[in-house]
Amino acid sequence: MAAKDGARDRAGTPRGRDGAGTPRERYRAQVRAEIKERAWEQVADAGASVLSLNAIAKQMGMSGPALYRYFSGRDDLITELVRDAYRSLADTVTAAGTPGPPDVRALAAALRAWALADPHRYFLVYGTPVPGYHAPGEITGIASEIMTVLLDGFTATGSAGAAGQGGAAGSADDPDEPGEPQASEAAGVDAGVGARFDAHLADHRVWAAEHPAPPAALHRALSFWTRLHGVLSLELAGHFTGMGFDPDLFFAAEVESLLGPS
Amino acid sequence: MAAKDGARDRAGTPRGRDGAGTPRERYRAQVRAEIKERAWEQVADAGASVLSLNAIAKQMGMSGPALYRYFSGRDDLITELVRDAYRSLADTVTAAGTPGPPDVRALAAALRAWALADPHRYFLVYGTPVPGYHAPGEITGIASEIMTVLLDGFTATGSAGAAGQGGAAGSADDPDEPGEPQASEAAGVDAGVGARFDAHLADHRVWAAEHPAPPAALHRALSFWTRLHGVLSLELAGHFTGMGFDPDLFFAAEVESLLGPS
DNA sequence: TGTACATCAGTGAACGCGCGTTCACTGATGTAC
DNA sequence: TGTACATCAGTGAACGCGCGTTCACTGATGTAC
Repeated sequence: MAAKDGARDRAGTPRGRDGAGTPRERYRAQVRAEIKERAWEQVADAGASVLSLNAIAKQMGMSGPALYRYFSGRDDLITELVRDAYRSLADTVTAAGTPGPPDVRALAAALRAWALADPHRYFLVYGTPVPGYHAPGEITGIASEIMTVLLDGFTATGSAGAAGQGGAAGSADDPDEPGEPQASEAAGVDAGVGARFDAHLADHRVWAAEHPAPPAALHRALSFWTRLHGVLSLELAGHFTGMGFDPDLFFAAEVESLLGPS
Repeated sequence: MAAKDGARDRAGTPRGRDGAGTPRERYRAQVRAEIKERAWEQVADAGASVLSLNAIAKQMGMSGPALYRYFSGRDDLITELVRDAYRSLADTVTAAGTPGPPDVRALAAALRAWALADPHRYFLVYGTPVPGYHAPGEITGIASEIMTVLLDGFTATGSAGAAGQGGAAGSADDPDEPGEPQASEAAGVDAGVGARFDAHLADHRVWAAEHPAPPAALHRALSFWTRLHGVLSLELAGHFTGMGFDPDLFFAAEVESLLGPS
């Protein structure tokens, strides 16, 4: 009966009588951490789609099956990595926005630094979904945590976060649109269609339903997210190579596009 | 000597005495096309990273090695798919902008339709790079073809393409930024940093060096590309699910953000 | 302090699978005279 | 029109590899008395 190796079903969280600080517990945590470290190395090399348990084990000088003491399988490990990546991004963004109110420029800079630090980690979060893998619902919570910080940033002082503190963003004359009729458009997201989208957001507020941000701030936060992701993902995927411009400056320009005509 | 099967080295383009229209040639082209069709089905299912030659062969009722008569290997097939995807996008965008001058809204709509028609095809072009695969230089040419159409769109009438034809995009009052100082910012891409980026583009014009577009138009085309990619890639990857808003409307709002305060 | 027992990390063999790719070969199709 | 030959599509066996995962087991570590 007991010969059936009762410990088999115990990957991940231990439930034995090992407390939090026993040597075994500490050892377990240590090995688990090293597995994840090696996994991150693989992800950094080629992305999560080619992650291999056996390769990790070999790298650690262990046999493949040993990993099943720590993770119940490949999907479990990937889930952990995805969760950690989200967590890391949420923490980074939160730290950049603390103490509040968050400065939108600082949030953007933090996001970019986080993305450049490990492109494949960024793609693990925002890239092409890993084939055959589906993230559990828990991730959603962390994702909305991130959006909340952005929302705070755009709700803070007026709608442009710490606009004006960066200074010198204003220019009285627009060299690109000399003959265009003047209109008090802000940040380019609230023309006719923009205003319609604001109204739409107000009507369909299932997202950030409890947040005090006005619809226009939701709109701006969304644009922040998608515009910066647009620049970052194309840059990290190498689509700017050979074009000769400085991605950092372009990124900064896109950030500025979100700050209203301060 | 001739027993060494001299046809072995002949995958892809035939160089024998088969002309363009011989039955064998037609048959070859037909099988090649079917292989690619099955390949596209696999890509549509799970992306290019799990593309399998053997699976394609089995699906066609052939043995695996038979495919080597048509493609020299897996990479060769993927290269073909990537090239075709670029070609298809370039054609789609070109068609949407013809006869010129291209309407930016039409270009955007065409891009979105193309992306939604086959999300994995879109990711094959603009998504996370396939691990271990590197695109040949030929692709670059098609990519710049696409950018040229965008540039034409933003160079045409003023800088906003067929702005005004969509009508009713203007609103004299901005409901979101009531207390903001009025400034003649255009499209949110040419504040202080924006103007600096324009100057930077003028200085480092290795990209589109021969195109008559002014730097501001280059800037707008770049923003068009990255902003729309930002929305599309996040939408297609499922990051909008649960947020409750209409991606199409948001997309339209982002498009409008590029059209200047018309 | 010592002994009996339970727990648990890790091993090695094995299963079944699928992959890309090579090779020598068969049989059908086309070509030359 | 018929015969000899070349071309070429496709097969089946095989190579070598790596994968995730299971299973029964060993040996060390910790716990209870």
